Amino acid sequence: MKRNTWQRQAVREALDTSQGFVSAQHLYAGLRESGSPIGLATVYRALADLAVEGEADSLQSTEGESLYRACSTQEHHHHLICRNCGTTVEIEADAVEQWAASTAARHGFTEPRHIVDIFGLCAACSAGARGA
Amino acid sequence: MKRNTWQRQAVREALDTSQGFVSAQHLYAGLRESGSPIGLATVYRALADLAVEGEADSLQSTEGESLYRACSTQEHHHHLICRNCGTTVEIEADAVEQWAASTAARHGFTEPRHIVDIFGLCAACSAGARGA
DNA sequence: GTGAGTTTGACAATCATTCTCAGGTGGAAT
DNA sequence: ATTCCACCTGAGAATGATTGTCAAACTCAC
Repeated sequence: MKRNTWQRQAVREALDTSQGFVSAQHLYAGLRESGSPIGLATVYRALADLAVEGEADSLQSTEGESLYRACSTQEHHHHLICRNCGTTVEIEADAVEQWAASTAARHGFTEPRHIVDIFGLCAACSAGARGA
Repeated sequence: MKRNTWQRQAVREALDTSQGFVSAQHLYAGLRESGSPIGLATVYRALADLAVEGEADSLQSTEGESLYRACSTQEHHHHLICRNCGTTVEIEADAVEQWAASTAARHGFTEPRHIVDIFGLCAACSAGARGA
């Protein structure tokens, strides 16, 4: 059975506390800074578990890191991510779901899954970029 | 200026010859097998160049590898990929482009870019899976 | 409280990718 | 055709994220 350790709790809370997607390394660094003696391997394991259980979403950064995020809903959804500050908005996209399903079917593909994410500059960062 | 070496040509041809997305490692292995003395670092450099110049598309596999593919069009498009055999179909998605742009705008995001790919089982692999 | 099985953590191992740098080479000028 | 040199290549080292190992610590059911 799955045990409930303070390490897992710590990872869960750290994820909840961060506003956008974070890397395992970053999360680990943050936990260590706040005094936790948690191990790196444990953070990786906890994140992988959370992702499997549906408590966290994950995506691949362009630099080859895996990024994680605690999402408010476990339902299928997508993300709108600020590539400057990391702020993330959860978005629904029924239209896209249907488009994906029908496109796959039209080409004879079955069991379609899809990756759909939008990266941009959030309102605040857009303003900042204009000023800077 | 950009030089025209046989190594670059070899990478380009290897890319053209493969039907789906391939990893740099896989491409390198194939080239070596066919007798080419090309170096690994060179393959990485060539692929990175091709991607920048728009001659190749790239995406991140879930295992943290970068995958590359020579596409028939340099226009913006997306992919429908068989997760069993790697066969890839290029697809257009004006509807999705517009959805992405308007969704980003609605949340105050600017300069939207997006990642949209569909993974499934192609007709052949679907049939195979049923049989197996 | 006890025992059995899970989880943890320090560190080694792995894997893709990038860096380094000495030697090779394309191609413009001659 | 020859020369020249900035760019390219290749072998191996270096990097950085992630995973594996295994003994010790811990959780939970009883």
